[in-house]
Amino acid sequence: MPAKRPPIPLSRERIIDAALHIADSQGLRRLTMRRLGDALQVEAMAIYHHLPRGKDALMDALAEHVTAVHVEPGGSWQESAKAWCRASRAALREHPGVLALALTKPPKGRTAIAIREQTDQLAEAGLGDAPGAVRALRAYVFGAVAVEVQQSGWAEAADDHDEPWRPPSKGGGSPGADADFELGLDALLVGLTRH
Amino acid sequence: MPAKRPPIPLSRERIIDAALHIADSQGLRRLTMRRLGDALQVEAMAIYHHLPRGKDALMDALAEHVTAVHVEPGGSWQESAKAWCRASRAALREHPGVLALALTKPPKGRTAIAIREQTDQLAEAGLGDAPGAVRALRAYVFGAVAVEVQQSGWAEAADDHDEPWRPPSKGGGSPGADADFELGLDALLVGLTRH
DNA sequence: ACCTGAACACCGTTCAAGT
DNA sequence: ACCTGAACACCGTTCAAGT
Repeated sequence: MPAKRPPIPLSRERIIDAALHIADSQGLRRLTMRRLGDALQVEAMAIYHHLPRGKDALMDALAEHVTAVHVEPGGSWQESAKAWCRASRAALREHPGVLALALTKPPKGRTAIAIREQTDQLAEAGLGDAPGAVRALRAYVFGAVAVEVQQSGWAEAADDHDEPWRPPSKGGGSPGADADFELGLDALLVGLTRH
Repeated sequence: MPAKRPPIPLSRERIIDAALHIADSQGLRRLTMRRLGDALQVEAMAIYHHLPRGKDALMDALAEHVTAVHVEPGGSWQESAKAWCRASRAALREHPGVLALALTKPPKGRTAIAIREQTDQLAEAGLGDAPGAVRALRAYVFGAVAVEVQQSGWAEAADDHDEPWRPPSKGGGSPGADADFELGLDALLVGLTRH
């Protein structure tokens, strides 16, 4: 008698992790309640007990997971902005499968909180139009990651459901893309300085 | 005997137009082969005759429609770049329902051609790293439109399938967003000038 | 409280058949 | 050549039922 039914109990966190894995390796279109159930060794219907709004709630949770980013407060507003942008880029790049959701769903829940928090940090560090700056920073990160992921060939790799997709480089950034990102970020911060 | 069966024959163009209308007014998730057939007064299966690869081909075509952008050559590279960015932004904003596809699908077909064409225009106008510049311009437009559409509340409006969503302003731009876009674009062009 | 099984309405796609 | 009808495998979600 080696195996009882659920070796570990289902939880919202385990569901989201499994969903991220499916979305990243096979694409959003193949993320299915039934497939997700299989991955969790559970019938699909069990998921509804932990995510009452079903697939919509799952999509919201996935977007939130890559989009609710926090950094330690302190330092100049430039340092705070840079840290937040780098962390946001890393979170988005880590899960290309849900990038479409992250760029498209309006901020809610923990994401909206994180945005307000970052806005407050920049304002307290002395920046004038903090809400406008955060919009500009989010736009910069979104655009940069979108073209990076397009260029990485993730979409094609996820379609051939052969071996799973590997990110372009180990530490989490091809050196050219990293340099471009930092250069553009510096330029953007200069632009924000003179309103 | 007022009505014969297909008042006008089906065509790839009519299919794509109807699909854009559904995606923009009800969201991508409700764009269905059967619903698309209904909108075209045709059985869903008739669509496969014009789009042999089915729904995948339809998605590719929708992304291409908002993403294959051309502008007249001529003028300085700054003028060419600005015109291309403005036209790209307008095309993306016009169809928020397929923005997720546009930001996420790697460029193919007419989109890839348009990108090469714009790269050549910038190079011929004397810009040094034209491919890098086009990447930066595409990233800028993608990010700007993503936050604009998020802010516009399109996603929520498309979910309540009540009255269809209306773009924020008539001419195609809320004045604040237009000004922000132009400001950021100017700053980016300055950044591209000094490599 | 947590999970299952059966059921329902809907989906993409195929294929043979109609015109 | 262009469209339909029936069929198949799959999907999201509900609900009563099990434990």
